[in-house]
Amino acid sequence: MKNLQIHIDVSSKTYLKDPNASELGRMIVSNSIELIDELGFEAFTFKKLGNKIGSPESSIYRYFESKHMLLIYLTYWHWSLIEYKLVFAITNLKSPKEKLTKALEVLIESVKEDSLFSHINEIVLNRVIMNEGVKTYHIKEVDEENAKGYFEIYKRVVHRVSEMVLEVSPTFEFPHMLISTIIEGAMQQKYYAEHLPDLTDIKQDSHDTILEFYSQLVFKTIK
Amino acid sequence: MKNLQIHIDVSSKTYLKDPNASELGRMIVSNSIELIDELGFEAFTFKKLGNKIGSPESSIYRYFESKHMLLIYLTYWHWSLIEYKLVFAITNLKSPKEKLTKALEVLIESVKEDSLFSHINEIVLNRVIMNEGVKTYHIKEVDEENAKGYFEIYKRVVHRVSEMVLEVSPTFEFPHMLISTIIEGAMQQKYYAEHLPDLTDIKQDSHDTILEFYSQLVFKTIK
DNA sequence: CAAATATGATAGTAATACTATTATCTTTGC
DNA sequence: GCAAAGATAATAGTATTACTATCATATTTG
Repeated sequence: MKNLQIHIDVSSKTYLKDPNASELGRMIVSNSIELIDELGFEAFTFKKLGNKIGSPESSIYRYFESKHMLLIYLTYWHWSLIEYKLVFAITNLKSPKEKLTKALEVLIESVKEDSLFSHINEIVLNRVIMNEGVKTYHIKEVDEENAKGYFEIYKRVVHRVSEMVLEVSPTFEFPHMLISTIIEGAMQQKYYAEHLPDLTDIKQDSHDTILEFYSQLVFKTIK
Repeated sequence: MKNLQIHIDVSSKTYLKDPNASELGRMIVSNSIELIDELGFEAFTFKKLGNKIGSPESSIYRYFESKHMLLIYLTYWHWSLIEYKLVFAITNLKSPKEKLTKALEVLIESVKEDSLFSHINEIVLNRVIMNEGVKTYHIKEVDEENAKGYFEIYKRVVHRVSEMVLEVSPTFEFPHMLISTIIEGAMQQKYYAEHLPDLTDIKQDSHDTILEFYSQLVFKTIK
């Protein structure tokens, strides 16, 4: 998947002006990922981002309505990439079990190298989503934002993999519940492994354990 | 469990002055739950809480260092109650399977009535923890706050139920991972059922489905 | 009843999350 | 090649937030 010039599509509802269409826009996005990673989302401000890239905060506001919408944009980008990887990973596979196994790998395995087809550092973005992702929807305005379609891509990813579950086990009643549980669960366990190790059973930062655990969990549950 | 005068213990590290020891303190706590529920944690401020209870914000700051610490206090209280219910629910049960089944009920079932042994509305608090709970630890300062012991009670709950898993299945390798997955998973699914139904398979707000799903998941996984 | 403690009333501050205005700089369309 | 359009920079301003500080007045307690 190296150096492919594919395009990661983000809904235009998430931005005021397409940040992918200008140098400044791309600087805003790539530097925001680094800065959120460095400071955490709460301490991250457009002013600090402006300083980092040498532009006034008012310029950033022309691209994104708020730092919350920037996070929505980043999350959208992330899941859009995951969807792409998902489709890529299962092409030519026939066996439903094999497909699901591959899909779980894409969902759960940590990003270890950058695909290099954009200005976005996928490894850092991955960490940002793991740390801050829940803040996109744990807000008072969820329902309105959901209605605006901000979470469509995430739903689509969950739905896609749920379909694979049904291919393996057509009578299984709760595929969406299972898949959303393991996606969030896997991210959470990675976070716990780093910060709250008592809540997990992972020695070191062996993320392979997480994949193994959730793969077994899925296949045992749908049997 | 009605009208028992049990005491829910919250670590004194979470507050500056024990809010349970004065009328004002109890007003701060009970009204904060209502106000966070009403406004969401981001829009909730000590100033607004002060207005609600007719006290200046400076008085509230004498009890809690910040609104973040207040949320830590509330979370601590919540898990402290869960731990109590857990112990209560399994006393006199002999069969490990029965114990685990009961424990899962306590962890997953929604609070439908108040135990009435405090000024705290458990139903509303439950909703607040479901909506805002992740914000206690999804912060840049997790490691320091963890070192200070703010999350001890949650870890203890996870550990307790993990022990029950091991009683049923002594060779199971990942009890903590499994239990923390299902605790957070269950809360998340309730949230999804209300706000992002495409991510779940629950018709209406049948929370029984969630209990059933996770109970099956646990027993199938540890077999 | 004095001393200690808790609360109220009020003021102040740096930072946040924006909005607004005007000037300059860069494209592009003809 | 140049004017018009559009993007960016520079700067200022605002309400709110998340506190801290001070002092007066209650209330409790030893």
